[in-house]
Amino acid sequence: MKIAEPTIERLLQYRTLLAKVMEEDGKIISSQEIGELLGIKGSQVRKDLSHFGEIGKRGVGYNAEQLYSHIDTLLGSTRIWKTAIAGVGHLGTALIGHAQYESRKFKFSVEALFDIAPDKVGTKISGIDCYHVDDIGKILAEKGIEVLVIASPDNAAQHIVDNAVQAKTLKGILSFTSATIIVPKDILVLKVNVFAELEKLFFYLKLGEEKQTH
Amino acid sequence: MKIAEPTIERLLQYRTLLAKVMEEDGKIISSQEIGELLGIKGSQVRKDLSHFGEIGKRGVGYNAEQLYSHIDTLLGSTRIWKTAIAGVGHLGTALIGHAQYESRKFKFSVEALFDIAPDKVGTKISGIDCYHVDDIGKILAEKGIEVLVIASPDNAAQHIVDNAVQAKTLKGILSFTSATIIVPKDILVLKVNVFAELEKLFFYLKLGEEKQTH
DNA sequence: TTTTGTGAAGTTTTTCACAGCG
DNA sequence: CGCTGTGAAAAACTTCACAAAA
Repeated sequence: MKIAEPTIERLLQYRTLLAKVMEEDGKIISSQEIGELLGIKGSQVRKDLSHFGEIGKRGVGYNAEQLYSHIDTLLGSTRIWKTAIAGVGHLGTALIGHAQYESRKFKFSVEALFDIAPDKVGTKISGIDCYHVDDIGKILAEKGIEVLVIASPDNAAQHIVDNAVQAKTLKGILSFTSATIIVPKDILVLKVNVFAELEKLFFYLKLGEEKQTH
Repeated sequence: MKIAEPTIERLLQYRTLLAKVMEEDGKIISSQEIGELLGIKGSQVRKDLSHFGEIGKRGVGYNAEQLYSHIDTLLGSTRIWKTAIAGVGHLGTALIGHAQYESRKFKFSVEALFDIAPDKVGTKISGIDCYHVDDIGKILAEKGIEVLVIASPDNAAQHIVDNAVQAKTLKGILSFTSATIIVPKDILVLKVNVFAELEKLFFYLKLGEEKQTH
């Protein structure tokens, strides 16, 4: 079953929403309601969910728990992914905190931290060992870590990556830097650029203002 | 001039890339090179840039500075956007730090912080006044703040928003929570869900593994 | 010769609209 | 009657391929 990328993105949104719906509200939800809460058309929601077969009840809607579990079976990890975080500044620390909270639900573990600050290297932070960035290739390999989250300054990113890819266990990178990083082509890289989102918001606000003045 | 959303997204990437190219490398760059560095086809890059008219030199490429300035004129803010951050945990603090660094380049200022912790409310953090979340409507209005960044726990998000929208100055929200927030329809909301990106990475890695075993 | 700029073709994604089921 | 599931139509987006400029 081949599922388009925009659909994947929305399924992740549906799952997050359903987790809340299950706690707070009833058991049944319609495509229309899901759509309204997320700013998506009902028809789009139904098309996305049609991948799971005839899972809704006509005239009624979808059973939230059943729907959640279908999405989770498709998207969810079947095993624990071992991850590491490079860069233990505020962002890195925020990630550790969230990760420890979220990791029960979503299956991943933070196995190692990396930094260059002497007061961090060699200590445990939130119970996780912090190593020097220069040892990243060795440690990732030793621990069999497959995913690296980069929360370092931009100008350190390529250096970190070059060392990290020495570990043949590494398969994916999530980067919070705005650096363009170069990796062997068998490694998957996703980027989150916080300030690009803020810029996008400003741009759309500006557009909106210009429209109003005409 | 109407520009499609995927194009906007890529233009932001080009701008980030060009800022680096201008520092480090030469003055001239081709659509092919831009594409390779960002994982985009050259023809796509050229189509995106064609919005600016005939700005490149055939047989040569684009002048990096000129190109940067064209993109920045289109996307960049024409004035300083006043912003506030709700939630001064690690994530909020990371944002303040970046914001103070980035705000010189991109035109915005952080005018106020909001939290509920007694040891934060009433103090200055990195030189910015921190107020109680319950006063957010009043303070945003007083200071004429137009953009709110939410870095609070999920379950506080709707409460914050409900108060914040009392300020008629508020135009846009950037949320780092995974909460589905409900706002008046004249307020623009963008969301960044860090863990959704991580999940997406895991999903694609899983897909890749399944493909290999067949 | 190299690389742009761009119509036209191709592909992907969204929306429509309605039959069909509970 | 209300809401799903889904082909078919429409819209949006990307890629091709090549003439034209430097």
